[in-house]
Amino acid sequence: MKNIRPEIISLLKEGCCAPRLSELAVKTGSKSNTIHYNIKRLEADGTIKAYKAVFDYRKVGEGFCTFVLVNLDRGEYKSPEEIGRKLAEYPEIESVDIVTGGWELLLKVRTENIDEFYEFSKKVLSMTGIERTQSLSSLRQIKTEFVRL
Amino acid sequence: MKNIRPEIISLLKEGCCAPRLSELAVKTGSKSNTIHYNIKRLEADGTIKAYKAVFDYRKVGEGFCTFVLVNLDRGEYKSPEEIGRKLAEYPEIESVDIVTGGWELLLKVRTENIDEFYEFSKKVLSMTGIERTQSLSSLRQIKTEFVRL
DNA sequence: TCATATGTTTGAATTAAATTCAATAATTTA
DNA sequence: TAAATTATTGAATTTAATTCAAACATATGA
Repeated sequence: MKNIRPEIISLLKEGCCAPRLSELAVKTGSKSNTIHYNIKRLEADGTIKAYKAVFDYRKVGEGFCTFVLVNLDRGEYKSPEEIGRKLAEYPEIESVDIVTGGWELLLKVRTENIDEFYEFSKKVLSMTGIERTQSLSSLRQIKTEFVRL
Repeated sequence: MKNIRPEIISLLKEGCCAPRLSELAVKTGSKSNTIHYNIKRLEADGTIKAYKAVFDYRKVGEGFCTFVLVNLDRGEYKSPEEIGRKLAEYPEIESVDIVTGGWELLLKVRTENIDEFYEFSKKVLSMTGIERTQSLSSLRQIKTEFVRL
């Protein structure tokens, strides 16, 4: 009998959830089919991108969170956006932003521990186009994804 | 007739969602009551903190995203965690982390535009305990909350 | 101002999904 | 290896989501 929880967690990280129309109906004082109608519109016009779960990441093997500031090669032919999209493919990366200031990209990376992060950074952050990085590791998450921990 | 969408969006930002057991059942090849059982356990032991929606934040009046690096007063009696918890109360703040390196806190802040961010920073970042900040504004979000945009 | 078009809410009926629970099966513990 | 614990399943029940036509509201344009 295989343990299905890791698979459930993985699916819930990016989707496999839905709005609770009945709860929204009570809280807004509307009927649930009114909520249904409005949510379908928000989904159709791209306002809502996904429904997902937020975890205590220490309990799902992603307790080590690091913010990585990235400088890109000036001579490189790829744009920051192209490199960012490539990085966004990695499941360890929670967010990718092109930012102002002394750095081009800001990544938020989640791994099990510092060793796994080292492996990740060897693999990923050495990819062409990346010149230099600076990592800020999280010692304590107080709020994430608008959810207080 | 009042527009209920802002209220729906606000509720979906932190909760009012649920896992789709039937979808998870199909994708994992289990029965939906097995999924139900396992998810209840993940909720009970605190692994799952919340279910929420992810938005195209430009469409919900939060198009301006800024990472704020924070230095705290060394002479201040409050701990970084206390100050972080205070900051976490603001709805504009998506995440708060205590980090390693030359800064104590790293905030992710979402506002409508740069003017609103200025108002926010005057109000919040001048609170006691905060010595100095450096802001990195996001020019383009490529991935957020594990969801590619 | 009035008629028309567009967008939103609702009630009622239908369909689908979540939940419960007792029985069974698998795994762990002693 | 027996007993205890934990996980899965089928079947019945309960709850929620979805559909759709009708009513209502708001915006648009003569």
